[in-house]
Formats: sequence, structure tokens, C-alpha cells
Amino acid sequence: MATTTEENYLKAIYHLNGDRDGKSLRTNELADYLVIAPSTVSNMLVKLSEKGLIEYQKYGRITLSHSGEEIALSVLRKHRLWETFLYEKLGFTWDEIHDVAEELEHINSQKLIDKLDELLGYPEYDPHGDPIPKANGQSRETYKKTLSMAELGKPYQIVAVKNTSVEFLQYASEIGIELEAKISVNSRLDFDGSMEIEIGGTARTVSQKVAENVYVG
Amino acid sequence: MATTTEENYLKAIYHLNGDRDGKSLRTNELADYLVIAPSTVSNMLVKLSEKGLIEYQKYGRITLSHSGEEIALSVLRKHRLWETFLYEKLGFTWDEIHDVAEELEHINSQKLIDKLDELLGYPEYDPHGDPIPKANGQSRETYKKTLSMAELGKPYQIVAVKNTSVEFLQYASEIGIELEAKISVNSRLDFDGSMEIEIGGTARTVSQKVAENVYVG
DNA sequence: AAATATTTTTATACAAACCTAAATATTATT
DNA sequence: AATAATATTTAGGTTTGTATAAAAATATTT
Ligand SMILES: [Mn+2]
Ligand SMILES: [Mn+2]
Ligand SMILES: [Mn+2]
Ligand SMILES: [Mn+2]
Repeated sequence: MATTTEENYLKAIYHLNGDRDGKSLRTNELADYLVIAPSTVSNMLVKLSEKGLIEYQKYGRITLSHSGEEIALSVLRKHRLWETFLYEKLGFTWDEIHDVAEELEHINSQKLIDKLDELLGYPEYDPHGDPIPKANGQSRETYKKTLSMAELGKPYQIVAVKNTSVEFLQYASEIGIELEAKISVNSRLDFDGSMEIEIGGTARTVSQKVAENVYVG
Repeated sequence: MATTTEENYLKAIYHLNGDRDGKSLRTNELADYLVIAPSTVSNMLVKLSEKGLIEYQKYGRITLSHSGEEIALSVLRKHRLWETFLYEKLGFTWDEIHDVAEELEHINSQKLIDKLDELLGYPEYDPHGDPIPKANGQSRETYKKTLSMAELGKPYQIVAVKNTSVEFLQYASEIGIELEAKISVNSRLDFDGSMEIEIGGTARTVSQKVAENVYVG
């Protein structure tokens, strides 16, 4: 069995190798993401590699092995099912669920997760719009079009958010950014990438950074 | 904050000091209960004592401090609420819930436990008949009368079970021992304390050990 | 009350997960 | 291609929670 720490590494590697354009994942990037020292990561990479959970050799690129990816997907499945539970059944808001799910995802019980899935009615997406991997490890691909890439004047719907920090999600809620909300871009300012949008009938200005964290479809 | 291990120690001390008749709790008994070496316990006792969570000095008796008891009760509350959730909402059987709750009880989120309590309708007892401590730390006293102490011929109801091992609970279910079941003792054999009982209309023989693990009222 | 047995503590060690600082390898710049 | 900058690993330490074996304290038996 993988420890909680190992599971978090595998999930991080899966995540960081997900939306990248070819660039190979390296020690420092993982260390930054996990907010720990590069030397700690370096040691752990040797251990994960010895356990057959990642493909890796000194100074090289970091990728998951087949069994490593299986674990990463199962932890991600648990994470997103718990988030859905907290949101749907316990009335948590979407900015409160991530941190708690970060702990719950490490509870070991196949029956628990199967029954939770059943209780929730086999949801396909979590409250941030992210796809929930299936029990067999199948997972839908992630979204590609962000609000910052949207065409001017065209009507869109919000399908997911990228960032799950409390700060972003609370701000997003305040300005009406929520799943399935109708949204369109009126204009884009070349200088800083900020844009005038219309959301729920109200006109707003959002920064490029915000626009890059909203997926539309 | 207490670590998961510390929480488990405090809960164990609370439990072992609960149904005892004056005998003072000592290192070896704790070590046996937790299935770890006495030296490990000895070291941990010094740490817990330094943290002000227990009253203890070398070679002496072990009791919880006020703040130690607060933590023990809050962990016990979480444990029993989770057990109730698994049983009521996810269809687990009463022999499957303890081990999973043993992990879930260490998740840190006040909101999570408050909302769980609400979802369950503020239950008073867990699926083993044990009282669930209130949020303010109040807890009903534990039961005193076991089946082995019952009067012959008198009608009783099962109110709780003492042992939560899979082996005991599965056997108990098989012979009709479940909460609220009507039960009476026909005869008791002095030789080994075994007894003839009638439960749900069926006559059975149970050992003294089984009878000591069933609470009636 | 001595001797013996038992319990508890102390000394020492190990694994996991982290750290800082130093050494080394890789990459970028001149 | 040599030098400088950056990334990564290695060396050496810390903390938490565990273990075994030896020492010391307490309890029991003779
Ligand atoms: Mn996690
Ligand atoms: Mn999510
Ligand atoms: Mn526990
Ligand atoms: Mn219980």
C-alpha cells in the first residue's frame, strides 16, 4: 500500500503532467507545487521509482508508471466523490470542500467509496466541474477552452473552474461565476488581457488570470 | 493539535478508565490494548504528560487531564457519528463500521462533524448502542447490566454490545443478537457461566464470554 | 526481610518524511 | 569551448512513532 504522502506525490505528478504542452516534469516544479524542499522530492522520487510507481532516473523526467497512475486515479476519484458528498449532502460551499477532501481521499475502504458513489447517484462531475474517474480507472479528458480563449460575443456556459483555492472560488461566487452560468465576452483589452464579460445579465470586468481559470463550453 | 496517534492514546485511556472498578490503569495494560511495546507507551506517556493531556508520573497511574478528556470525547463523538453514517446512510453492517470509523474519526473539520450530525438527525446512540457524546462534551454514562447479570425468566431488551470485533458482531447477528431484540435467560450453568437464553422466540445456548458482551435493560 | 518475579523505564536503533548546506550535474551564456 | 547560472542530488540532521534489550523500580512470594 502507498502511504498518504506517496499518494499525494502520485496525485501531484498526475496533475502536473496533465495540462502541460510537452515540457517534462522535473524535481523543482514538483517541489514548488507541494511546497517542500527539492531535496525531499529527490529522495522521494528514488523511493517511488524503487516501488515501481514512477518512471524516473537521476536528473531525468518524471512520469507515472501504470500502477502509479492507477493509484493516482483512484485517489482523484475518492477526492472528487468526497467533494461531491460535502457539497450535495452536507451543504458545504464550493470553496470549503477541497481541503477536507484532501484528507478524506486517503481513507482506505473500497466499500466506502462504492457506497458513497451510489448514495450520490453516480455523479460524473464534481462541484468544480472536474470529471470523476470511474471505478475502473477510466477518466474523461480535461477541458481545453478557458474564458481567456473565448470568442467575442459568442454565448458560452461555464463548465468548470481550474483553480480550487478558497480565494479564487469565493471571488468567483461573488461575481456570479458558477457552473452552468451563461457567459459571454464583450471585449478584450490587449494591454493586460483583462476582459469585459456579461454573466447572468450583469456586465463585469475580470483580469486575464481569472479568465484563465474558468473553463467554458 | 493532537496527532492521530496521540488521539488514539487518549481515546484508549478514556476507554480503559471507563468500565473499571477502581483498579488504576498502568503502562502494560495500555500497551496490550494498543498492541504495541510497553516501552513505546512509556515514552508516549511522558510526551502526553508534558503536553498536559494526561496526569501521570513515573511508575504511577494514568488518567486524562481535563483537556485530554475533551479531546477523547470529541474523537469518540466523531467515531460514533461516522459509524452511524456508515450504517444508516451507506448500508454497512454493524461489524463493518468500526475499522473505517477508526480512520474517519481523525479528520479535522468542525463543520464536517456538525453537518454530519445534522444529516443523521442528531442521533443519541451509535449502531452498537453506545451513546454519542454531544458537541459540548456531555456524555451519558455507560450501561452497567450485562446479559450475564440478568435475572432468570425476566424479559429484557438488548440495548448495546460491548465488543466491536468483527468476529463477535458477526456471530451475534447470526444468533439474533441485535439492538432492541427481546431476550430472556432461562437458566444459567454454574460450571462455566454459559446460559440458555430465548431470543426472538428461539432458544439458544451462549457462553459466559458472549453474555458479558451484551448489555440489556 | 530477603529473594524472586514482574512491571516500567531508559538506552539505543530504525524508518518515514521532512530540513539545510554542500557537492555535482546540466543548461545557458559569453 | 569555457564560464556562469541553475537544477538536482547527496550528506548530515531533526522529529515522530515504533522496536529490542538492559537497567531500575515495584510487587509478590517465601
Ligand atoms: Mn491528500
Ligand atoms: Mn474538485
Ligand atoms: Mn483511530
Ligand atoms: Mn460503536
